[in-house]
Amino acid sequence: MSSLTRNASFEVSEGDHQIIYVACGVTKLVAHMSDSRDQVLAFHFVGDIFTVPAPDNYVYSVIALREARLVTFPSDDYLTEATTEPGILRHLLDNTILSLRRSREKVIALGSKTAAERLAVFLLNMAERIGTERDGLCAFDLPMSRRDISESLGLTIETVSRQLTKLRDDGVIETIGRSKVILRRPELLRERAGYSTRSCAISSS
Amino acid sequence: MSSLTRNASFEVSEGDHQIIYVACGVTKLVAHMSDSRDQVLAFHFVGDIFTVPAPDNYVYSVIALREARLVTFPSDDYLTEATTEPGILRHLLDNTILSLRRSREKVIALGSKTAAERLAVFLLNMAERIGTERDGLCAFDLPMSRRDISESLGLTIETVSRQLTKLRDDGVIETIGRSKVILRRPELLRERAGYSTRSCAISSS
DNA sequence: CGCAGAATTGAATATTTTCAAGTGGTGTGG
DNA sequence: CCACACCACTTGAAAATATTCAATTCTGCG
Repeated sequence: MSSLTRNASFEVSEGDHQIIYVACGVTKLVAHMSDSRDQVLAFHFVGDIFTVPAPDNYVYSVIALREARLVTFPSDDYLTEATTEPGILRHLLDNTILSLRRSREKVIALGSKTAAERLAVFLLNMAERIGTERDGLCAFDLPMSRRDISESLGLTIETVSRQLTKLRDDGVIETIGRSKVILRRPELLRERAGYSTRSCAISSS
Repeated sequence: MSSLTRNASFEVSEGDHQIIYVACGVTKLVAHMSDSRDQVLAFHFVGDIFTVPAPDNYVYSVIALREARLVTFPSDDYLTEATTEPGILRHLLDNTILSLRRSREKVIALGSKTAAERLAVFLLNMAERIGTERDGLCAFDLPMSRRDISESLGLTIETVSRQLTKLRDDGVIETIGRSKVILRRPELLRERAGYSTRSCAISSS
């Protein structure tokens, strides 16, 4: 169990990949290419379980967006032990499949969506993960900066800012201060997300 | 066990995601957004095991690039049974973690690399997966079309073509016909891939 | 209240896409 | 075995989207 203050990073040393459980807080998983070239692979919230790769062609780190508490296991040790515990193994597999599905959705977004579509997808994902009802509308506090968002979406902070401005001007979202977001017209957001037309998505939750 | 002729697709019906084993051939895993907007999520070769998501915001399908034989399991059925077999579960977990690592590398490429860097990464990956030695150099036959490559890298076929031409003109690669590639200067390719400078990559294989 | 960093806005630039035309490989039929 | 035709690929020029650079405004915090 390790504690991370805001912006503190947990760098994965050489050797094996790690399994992380977010006991408290919000984190980003970052791949480091060079100074000033980082890619955010995922944001993680309380209760999330995920794996951090061992260094390969990139260096990975987990960075706290606010105060966070993490439980970390060196993966191999853990797995060897868990092999005798099918329940734990199964749980880990389910979480890995979830991470994979999210990673693939990110590939789709970064590979074939415009800036506007990426922002729409991002906001819908955040709504799903940390949104709460407020006057019959979905609202949330973005725990990450514009830079984090841009590094997650493969855009610049300027482009992110311009797209948010556009969404606000079009009455799709409302923003309060730097981080509060209210989805005024979620159906428009969904239209702008560029999802498959023959989609079978189940909204709800 | 199902057989797929070239370009035949295995569409995942509603319900649960599938586990696929490639017994023979080469396939691409495609996310379908709309007519003429597809994203290739991964290429799979003989012996690969991977999961195909159930339809969500997109429709997924497995398409054979040449004659292929696949073994498919509806995931839930299989997992319920496998829960009593830690070895199988562990094997599946390892494969899913591998898929996740590759998917994340793709996110890095699509999120923060130029067209030139993406092509370099792509060629290095192909070399690693299907490359064979030939006169002391690494060579391989690309089993996919330029369109497949472009849809995998989030570029247009024209950009892919131009980048390959540039690599050829610069003496980094040699091409024979439409599909044969020889890596003349793999070290240059690695430089152009934009990997982390403090990389700990182990080449070999 | 004022400051410092974050975010926004604007204009110029760059990379990639789009559209259009041309070339060449591969496979077929004579 | 060669000629031909089709389709994949290549190449070029114009257009679009996003980036870069620069200046300004906002916001949260001391």
